[in-house]
Amino acid sequence: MPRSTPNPRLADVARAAGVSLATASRALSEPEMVREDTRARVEEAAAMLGYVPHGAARALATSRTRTIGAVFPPVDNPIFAGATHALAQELAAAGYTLLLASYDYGLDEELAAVRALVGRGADGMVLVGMDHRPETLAILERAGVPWEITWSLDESGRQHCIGFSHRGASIRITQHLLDLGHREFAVIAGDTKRNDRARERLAGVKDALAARGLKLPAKRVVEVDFSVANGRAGFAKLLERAPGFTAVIGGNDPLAIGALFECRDRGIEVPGQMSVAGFDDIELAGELSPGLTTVRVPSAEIGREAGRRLFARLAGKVVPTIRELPAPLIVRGTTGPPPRRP
Amino acid sequence: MPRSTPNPRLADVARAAGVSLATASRALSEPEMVREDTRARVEEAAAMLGYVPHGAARALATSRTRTIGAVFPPVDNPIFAGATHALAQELAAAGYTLLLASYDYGLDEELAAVRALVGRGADGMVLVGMDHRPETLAILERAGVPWEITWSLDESGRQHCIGFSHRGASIRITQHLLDLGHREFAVIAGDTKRNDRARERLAGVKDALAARGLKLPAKRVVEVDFSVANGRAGFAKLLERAPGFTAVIGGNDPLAIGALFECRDRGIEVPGQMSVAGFDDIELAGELSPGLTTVRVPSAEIGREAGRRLFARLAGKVVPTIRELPAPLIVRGTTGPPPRRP
DNA sequence: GGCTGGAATGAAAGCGCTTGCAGGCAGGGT
DNA sequence: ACCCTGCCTGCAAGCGCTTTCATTCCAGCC
Repeated sequence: MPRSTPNPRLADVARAAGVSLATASRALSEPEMVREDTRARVEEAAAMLGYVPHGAARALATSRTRTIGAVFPPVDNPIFAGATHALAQELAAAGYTLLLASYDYGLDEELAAVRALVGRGADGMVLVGMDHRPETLAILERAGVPWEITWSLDESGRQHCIGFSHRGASIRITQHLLDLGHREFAVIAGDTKRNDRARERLAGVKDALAARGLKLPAKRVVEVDFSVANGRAGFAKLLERAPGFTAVIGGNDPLAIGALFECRDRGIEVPGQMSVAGFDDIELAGELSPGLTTVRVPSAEIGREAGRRLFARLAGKVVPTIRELPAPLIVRGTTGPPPRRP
Repeated sequence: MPRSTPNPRLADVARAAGVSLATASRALSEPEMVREDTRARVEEAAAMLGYVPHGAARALATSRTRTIGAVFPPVDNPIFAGATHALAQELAAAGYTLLLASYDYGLDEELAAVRALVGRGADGMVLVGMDHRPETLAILERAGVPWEITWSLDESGRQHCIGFSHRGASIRITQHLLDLGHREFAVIAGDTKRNDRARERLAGVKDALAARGLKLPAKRVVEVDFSVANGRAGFAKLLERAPGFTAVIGGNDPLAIGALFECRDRGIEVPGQMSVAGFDDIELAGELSPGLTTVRVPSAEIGREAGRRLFARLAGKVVPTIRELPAPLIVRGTTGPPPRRP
């Protein structure tokens, strides 16, 4: 259908208020440059006509879109939903809008998404993790778009990032199990090829064990995509392939919960016969009984803070390159001392 | 830092290819209008220079942004993550981008988000549910932006929508419990004031009971925000306020799972003493043992289909106003016949 | 009352792209 | 050979806004 009234343009507002285009523009975008009464007249006219500024025109004139792009992997899903939401809220509060893209199948898809978002004029960009095509970063660099790495930390200090040390958190959780007396470990890891967080988490376990002179045999590690079902299957496979471990660490909470369920179904007592730990602290972790020992990941804060840092940088402020957030170990009931005789 | 090379513009590409601006434009956007060899030359030049079209300029000239807006409530979160992802993927495949906003505190926030997205030039809009400020729809109408209602169905047939009948699904689940022999029901509902899906789900239970001449006493209904913790608390409250029911229906899966956990902690056997049913079929529902009886909500398909319908309408095609998707009852182990003597 | 200077306003030039229109050129019919 | 028909290509006019620069206005002062 043809619109009865085409959307009013700034020129219409100016005419209605009896001022020039330039004045109307200033009245709306730089109020302090305009005399009080004319500003009021313009605002009134705008309200009356239901004027909505034309974003593309403004973007063309200012080369700013007031838009931030974000490219998320969906794989380890629920935890990203919170970050996305927090980011969107933070942006909205500052008059910005979120351009969101997500990728399923790896870094080329991410590259394409970044290209599209830069083309759409994103003023800043939020990426997840440290694994990216060099070209992806080159595009951002060239376009002069500041970006923030989230979740992971760039230890080299070259890129702006906000997150926490996955390796460090993983070491803490392993330490906790070592302190309880465990010596035989197994890990249900995420996809370490496509996911640096999963990689670092696994590495953290190995590091902590190595520090006590212990090793994690390859047989005691399975690598699967994040899901409860895969947690179950992974645990079953470990049990079959290399039984005798007394503690299993999941690459994230759904995997750990899968392992937990598998224990329950097989009559393996937790934590009496088997300790189980996760990573992320999703809501469910605290509601199980016994509750799942895990690491609390500050996902909402990562989203919020990524937005704030980007704003600050766009405003020309200098922010510390690395922002590390706490990721505390949450000890609950699924971890305890190993059984006397395994 | 000053960019060493400013981003190339179409004029640079044209010059490099030895053609006019107009031809370069057509070579990239309407290949069939241009001779094969010139097109090749232009493409080569574009690739060489790393040309990225300037979205705002294009949008200004065409009054199309190739962007779709979506405004989601985060409340019942995990289920929306899937839909968002599917929508983003669908859009990306068609060269579109997702402008995402989410709201926490009700419809005025949604209105502001829609205003912002329309200002950013969204070509189409995805909304959730039937509850909106009249002004929200008026803005879309006026701007000529087609929108799709998702999750709910507009029975009046006035608005384009894709989803399923929450009431119908809720009736089926109640029916199933009635058929098993249950007569005393309780419901842990979502927030019916701010959420038409929660409202319809509750209404469905009442309808199904009424059809058999049964009533759902007010004491047997608690209303809470969606979460596992609230499921636990809600169930505890029901037990205290009006015990004697043999089946409890959760407004969504997390609520039902909360009830389930509470049963387990209190030593109430499921389904021996208490049947529990949910709504959504999140991954966990199928991994519990016994598995949770629930309704499978096609959330990814809703996201995908919303995108497709919008594309079709933008291309001038006519699509059926209402698209209803199946939401099958998934019977698992948490529902069974009521105990002989409650 | 004329002058000065700062504040408020207006005129107009873009921002980078698309697209209607007109011109150029090759090939076919006569 | 000449004209006409189509197909490609180029010119130039916007799309709706911001922003520089020039102009006008007004208050205050000598």
